[in-house]
Formats: sequence, structure tokens, C-alpha cells
Amino acid sequence: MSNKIELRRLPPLKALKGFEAATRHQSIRDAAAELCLTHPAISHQVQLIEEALGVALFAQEGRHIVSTEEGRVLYPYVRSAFELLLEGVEAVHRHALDKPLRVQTYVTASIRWLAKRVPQFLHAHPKIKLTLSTCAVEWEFDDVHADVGLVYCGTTPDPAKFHWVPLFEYTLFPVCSPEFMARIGPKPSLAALMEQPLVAIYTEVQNWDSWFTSAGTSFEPKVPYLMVDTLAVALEMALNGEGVALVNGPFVDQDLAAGRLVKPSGHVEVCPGSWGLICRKDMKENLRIRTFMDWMADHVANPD
Amino acid sequence: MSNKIELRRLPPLKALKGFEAATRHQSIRDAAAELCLTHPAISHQVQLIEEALGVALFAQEGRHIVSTEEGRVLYPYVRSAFELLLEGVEAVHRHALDKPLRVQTYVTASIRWLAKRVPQFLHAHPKIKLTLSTCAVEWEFDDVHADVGLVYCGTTPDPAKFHWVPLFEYTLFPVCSPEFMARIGPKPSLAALMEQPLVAIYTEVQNWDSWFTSAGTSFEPKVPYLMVDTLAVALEMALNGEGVALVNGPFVDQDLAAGRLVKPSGHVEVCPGSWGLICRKDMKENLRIRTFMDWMADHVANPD
DNA sequence: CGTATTCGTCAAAATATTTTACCAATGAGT
DNA sequence: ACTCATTGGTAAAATATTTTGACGAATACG
Repeated sequence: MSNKIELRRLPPLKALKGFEAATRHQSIRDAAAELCLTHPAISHQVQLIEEALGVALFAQEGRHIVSTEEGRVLYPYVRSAFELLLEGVEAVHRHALDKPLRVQTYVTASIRWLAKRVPQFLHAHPKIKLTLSTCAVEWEFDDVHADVGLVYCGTTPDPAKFHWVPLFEYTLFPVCSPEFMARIGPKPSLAALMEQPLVAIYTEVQNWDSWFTSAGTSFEPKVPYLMVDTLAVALEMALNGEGVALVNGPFVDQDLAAGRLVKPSGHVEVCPGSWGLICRKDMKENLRIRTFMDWMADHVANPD
Repeated sequence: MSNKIELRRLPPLKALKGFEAATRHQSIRDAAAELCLTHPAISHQVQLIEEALGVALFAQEGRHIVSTEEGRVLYPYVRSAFELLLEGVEAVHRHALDKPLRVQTYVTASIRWLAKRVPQFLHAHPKIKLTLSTCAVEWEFDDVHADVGLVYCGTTPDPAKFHWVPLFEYTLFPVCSPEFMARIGPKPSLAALMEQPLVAIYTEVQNWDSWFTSAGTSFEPKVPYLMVDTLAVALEMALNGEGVALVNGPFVDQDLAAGRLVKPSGHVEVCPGSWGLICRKDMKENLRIRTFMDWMADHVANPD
């Protein structure tokens, strides 16, 4: 690493901003206006540096100020230093943009929701690279291996640690293929539905119970569950007419619109909590992350 | 003047010091030690910048920290910016050293005290240029036309405006030439002295009165004063055996030592206040000024 | 396995910065 | 010559920020 540097000899860095602006404007008040401060603040900052350097940087000429020779000597250095720092900030941002954004979500959300949106996002922001990682079993947002997560949270995550943008509700409703529907007849009763092969996701078995209960019936399964490990598989089975799947979000909108799936019941249970985007709080200003989250939120608010 | 610059995008400048040191040491505690701060201070400074940039700059590896890629990208810019600023400070100091130091004093102090010391000072500090300006009439330190003054002050100058280094006392004692002394006889009484031609400086006429009073006699001049405008002239007259001059400081030490002048009376009146060096408070850290004042103070404390 | 070291967090204290309210000086416009 | 709006400077008060002190968790070292 580099050698030691005499940081102690540096003038008060914050006040240098005031000096820079005051020198550029040759006016305390204009400098104050530019920095959104009051003029005594600038006046004081300048005095701080003058004291630190033991040199007068401005002289009062009439009711204006004029840089002294020393002020004019110092300015270019300060100016260049600031430009260098801005370049540094730029460089860091460029670099940060270069690393792929790691997006974590569940298989179903990935296949049936993100898969449609991500290409549009990448098209809108060609500089941002993106890695999608799906986790079927992991339930929690893994902030070590991912930058952003599209997850369901029953309660708002701790705002001290996470930034959370709710996107849409966690709604439960059953779907099946039109052929399957034709077989069991239109508008089946809850009891009739209960006799069909229900496809359950084993991490969310209780959802069927919850749905039937909220619909007004106690749930007593007549036929064994078809147990699968993710909703994506459950939906595949529903599409193939092998049973009824219970959807928990906006993952079949297109299938419903296209008539590939239908709702055997009008009842929709809105569960507490919601789907949303999550990231570590200290990362929420990261350009890639903010861009992604903003774009997604906007996309949900104003679908096209 | 230069163009506007986006000062608002700069990261918190003060905290950059912490980042610089932490990056260099790859250790929060070592950085804290270098900057004479505690480790949470550095920790916080680093977090501030990370937040401002929306990027992690360090990663915890075991119980140590390691710069992230972004940290390594940023470091050289910050480092160079600091070096640039230090150069700027240097340049200002060099430039400030280049301008002659304007020293103001009274004619006598200039002729009979500074004249001896200034060459030694310039020899010890060859880079510093110096202009001596003497003012016979002006009594106050003129901070517009001079950087430093060697003046007498009855009371300590307002510390809010001036930096004041007392050098030596304001002592009153009469001197005359040995020939003159021989004429009036050894150890003349105060009354006898009072009958001699006394040389008075018209701005300080009261000094003779003060001296005789402090010596124990009321002063009733028997002979008209020889009025002159500066002590330097008075001393010249004393040296020429034309009268008795009243010295108010260490301005005849060499003449006494060389026997060119003698003291017709042992009485020395120590007046309030003192001779000393004065400069504007906000200039006291100026390199030239500080160097000059320190050297003079040291020279008085340890004469060679 | 204890121990010492590292870093992180958090509330409180210490310090810096900024504002508010005022003043004096200047110069432009009657 | 006389407002009067404008410019900076100053000092005390208000506000932000920085720093500390006192913890806790994790980790390497012996």
C-alpha cells in the first residue's frame, strides 16, 4: 500500500468547499447561495482556512472581496483536488455498475414474473449486468450472495437493516386448466373442489387449508394432495389438467388472459404481508440497486 | 474564473481522511491511532462515505477488514487529491515566504536594537525577506502596512485582535557621555542632575517627571529641556556630551558596555507594560511571522 | 479452550458548523 | 448630499456532526 501521508497538515477539508465557491464567485454571498448556506457560514469557513494556513486568502475591496495572491495560488490546487475526487466517485460508480447485479428470488417468481420483465429492464439499462439466482428452499433474503431479492414477507422487514419496497399482495386463489374445469363442471362448489386432486407445495401446505377456511368451509381433503416443491411445478401440473393449483401472487395473469388457465372459484384470499423487493439498507443508494428497484416499482405501478 | 463544479456530489470530505488512513493500514484501529481518534470514529466515517457512494468500501475478513474492489478503485483518487492539497498548502507557504515580512517599529528600536539582530535573523533564515519600516510619530501598530511590530504597549493589546509576545520591560534610566559625567562629578545628586541639560522626547516629556518622582524627588526643571523627536536623536546628543538622555529600554546596552555612555544615577524606573512583538491574531500562524517572532523571543531569552 | 484482539453498534458527550440577528461600510440612485 | 439596498463581518444561539465510552460478537493465537 502507499506510504504514509501527513494528513494532519491538511486544512479543514469541509471548509475548502466554501473557499472554492467563494474564490470562483469572488463573493461570499454568491458562494453561500450556491452551497445553500448563509453567508456567515462561508465567511467562517474561509476564516478557518486562513487561520489554518496562516495566510489571508481574500481582501476586502470596497464592499466586495478579492482573492489575495495566496488565494489565487491555492485555488487551482483545491479545484483540481475536487475534480479528482469527483472523478474518483465516477470511477467507483462505473465500476459498481460493471459488476452484475445479483437478484435473488423463488423459482416461480423467477420463471413466471421476472423472466418477462428482466429483458425489458436490461434493454432500458444496457449498462447494467444482471445475475438471477433462484432458491427454492431458502426462504430468507441472503444478503451475502444477492444484492436484491424479490421475496414475500409476512411482516415488514426490520427497517434498520433492510430497505423494503412492497410490490403486490400475496393473494391465494385456485387455478386449473379449462379442460379440467370442463370435466368438473362450471362453478363447482367448494365441496366439489375439495374432491379434486389438489396440488400443494410442501412448504406451503397450510395454504389450502387457509384458503378453504377463508372461503367459508372447513377443509377436509377427500383426495390425497399432489405434493410438489415449487409453485412452478404445481402450475405445470395444472396446465396439464392434472389438478388444481393454488397461486399466491400475480404469476398466472398471462395464462388467465390467454385462457390456458381458469379460476374454478371466484374466491380470492388476500393474505397479510406482500411480495416486494428487498436489499440491505446500506446498499439502497447503490446505483444499480436503486435503478433496478425503481424500475421494477414503476413497472408494477404503470404496467405497459 | 473557472467554471462551476458540482460540489454537491462530493462525498463527505472530512470522512475521506478516515477512509484514506483505513485503506492504507487495512485496519480501522491503526487508522484511528494515526489520526488520534477512536476506532468507532473511523468506522463511522467509512460508513458515511459508503452510504454517500452507495458502495461497500471494506469487507470484513476474519477480524480484519479488506478493501473491496470499489475501495481500491477509489483510493488512488483520494490519495492524489490529498497530495494535491498538500502541495497547494506548500505552494501558499512558499509564496507567503516570498513576500517580504514588513516589520514596523520606532526609529530608536530600529536603529539601536533591530539593526543588530535583523542581519543575524536573515542569516538564520535566508529564505525570508524583510522590510523594516520605522514610524516616529505613529504610536499604534499599523496592521495594514506591517505584518509585525516591535512596539511598547502600556497594557496587553486585545487578545481577540492581536497576538502579543512581551520581550522586555519598559525601564527608564538616564545616560550621558563619560566626559559629561566627568564634568558634573561622580555620583551626582538628583538635584545636581536636575540642573543639567536634560534631553526630552516631545512625545514622552512626562517621562523625566516620572523618573525623578519615582527616584524620590519632585521634578522642577532648572534648565530648559532639549526637545527632540526621537530617542535616537536624544542618544546622539548624549553621546556627544551635550546632555542627559532618558532611555526607555535595552537600547544602550552596547554603549554602556563599551563605555561610550554611563549612568549618572543608579535609579531605574520600571514602568508598567512592556516592549514586545505584536501581530494580527489571524496572522500569528503565518510562517514568516511565527518564525520571526519565535526567533526574536528566543534571542531575547537566550542572548549569545 | 481461554484470552486478547478486531470490528461493529449505540447512546451520550463533545465539538463543529450553521443560522439568526445585528452592525459598519460602500456605492448607486436620486 | 442623502437615502437605501447591498456587501461582509461578528457574536451568540441553535443545530449537526463527530467523537467517545461502553458494550457485544467474532476470530486468531497460544
